Amino acid sequence: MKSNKFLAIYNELCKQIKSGELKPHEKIPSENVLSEQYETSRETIRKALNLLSQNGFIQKVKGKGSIVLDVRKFSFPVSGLVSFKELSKTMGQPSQTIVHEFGLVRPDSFIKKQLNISSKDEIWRVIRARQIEGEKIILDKDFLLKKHVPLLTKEICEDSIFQYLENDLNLKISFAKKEIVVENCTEEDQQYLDLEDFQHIVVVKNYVYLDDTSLFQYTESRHRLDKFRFVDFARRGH
Amino acid sequence: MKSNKFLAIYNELCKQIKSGELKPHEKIPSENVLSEQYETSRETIRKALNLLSQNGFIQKVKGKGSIVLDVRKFSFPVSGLVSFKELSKTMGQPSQTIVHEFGLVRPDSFIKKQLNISSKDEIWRVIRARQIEGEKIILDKDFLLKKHVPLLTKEICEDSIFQYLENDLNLKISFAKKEIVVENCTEEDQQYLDLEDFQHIVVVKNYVYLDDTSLFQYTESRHRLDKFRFVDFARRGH
DNA sequence: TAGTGGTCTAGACCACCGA
DNA sequence: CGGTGGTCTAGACCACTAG
Repeated sequence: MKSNKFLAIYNELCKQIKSGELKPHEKIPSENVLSEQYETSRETIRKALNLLSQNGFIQKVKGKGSIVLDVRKFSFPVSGLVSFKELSKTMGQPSQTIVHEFGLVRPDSFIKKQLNISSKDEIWRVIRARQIEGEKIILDKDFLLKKHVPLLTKEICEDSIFQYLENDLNLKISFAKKEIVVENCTEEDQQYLDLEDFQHIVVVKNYVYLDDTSLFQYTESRHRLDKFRFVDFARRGH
Repeated sequence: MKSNKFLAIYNELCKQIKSGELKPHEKIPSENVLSEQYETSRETIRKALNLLSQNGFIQKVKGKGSIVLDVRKFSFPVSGLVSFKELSKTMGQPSQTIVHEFGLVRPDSFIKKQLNISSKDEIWRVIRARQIEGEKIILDKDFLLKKHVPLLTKEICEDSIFQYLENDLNLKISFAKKEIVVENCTEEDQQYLDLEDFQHIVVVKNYVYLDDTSLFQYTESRHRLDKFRFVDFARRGH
């Protein structure tokens, strides 16, 4: 781990809020007090508090102080970048992944357009069904550029592609564009999912970028209508 | 407007990126150069650049510099807090608002739960259909606490409640929790919208908070399946 | 008026990158 | 090696809120 002072302070305050040591609607100590407590400058404290504010833990009010928000109301932060494995872990539900298709292929015209590549590039194509509480309700279709991911195995796909990329390949994922739309079910959806009578499906399209700003992965996460939920915490103004 | 130096710099760079003066994949001047150009300190420049980074305009790379991202790929930022009027303006599509129900009521049990209030509080209840290119595809149901909004008129609802709150009442909206789910269509949906044969509807639930952290508005925005689209730009790590 | 958070400064040291 | 962005400091002034 790095030794970021402001991150350490953020984590400590974060923990205190989650544990209830700092209660909702109460004020946290002022920036001046905190800078003495932590023996650091005020700007460093402010960095930590701004992080807390961005992530919905506190609300800063000019002239008054910083108030703790009711985190329970904002729980389940599906917003941002999270992998299915991280998600199912925090939700505490038993889940299972079934790899249906896996291989190295040439891109078809659709993928060429999505990833903005030529026919010469090879890509990993993975199709997985996600089962939660006995029902197959999510179909994940991943397309990764071989250029950035030389090796991929079925075993990795059964665990977490995401963890493999970050931990083993040490690829730094920096940002993603996410798009949510509703589409008609395909035969593929019907084949791999427990769709009941639903005729539509919620599709989350993810365009994932690396640290050097290169687009390297396109993912479609297809959710059964009744099981889909997306939560976002948004701040107004800056 | 206020005279925030870092905001002014942010806006100027933002404009240069949007206009193409600073092109995608090119580097912007270094922080040291910019601090000389703008005759300011480096920390102030960094504030501006961090804002650009958060909003998806640039990517900062340690040891190298800041690279301009392809903004066109991330256009249409429905993410965050935007009103229908702001949205239709940026999309450049002709739109129309029809106020179906409007009045001051006592909260039913559902709204009491959503807004976390008692039976004594009065609320404004507004139901509006949004028509785009001749089709009624969005049903907005707004519930506002009278405690914070003493007066509301049908005319305001036909224009923009949001603008009225911010500009005239000078209420400061600071953050919101947004939740997206899919529900079965109600009779109300069928009555007020051009639903065709869709049996489900995308519901965006908004819990809106003021500067002093008080919850004062609950909004349901019900979108016809085929017309719904949500785009998000997410960064990983901090 | 005293205390709060918001902004800004000038300088410092570090890790990282490229030549 | 020099240049880059990342972090941290100690101090300053401001606008706002409260008593």
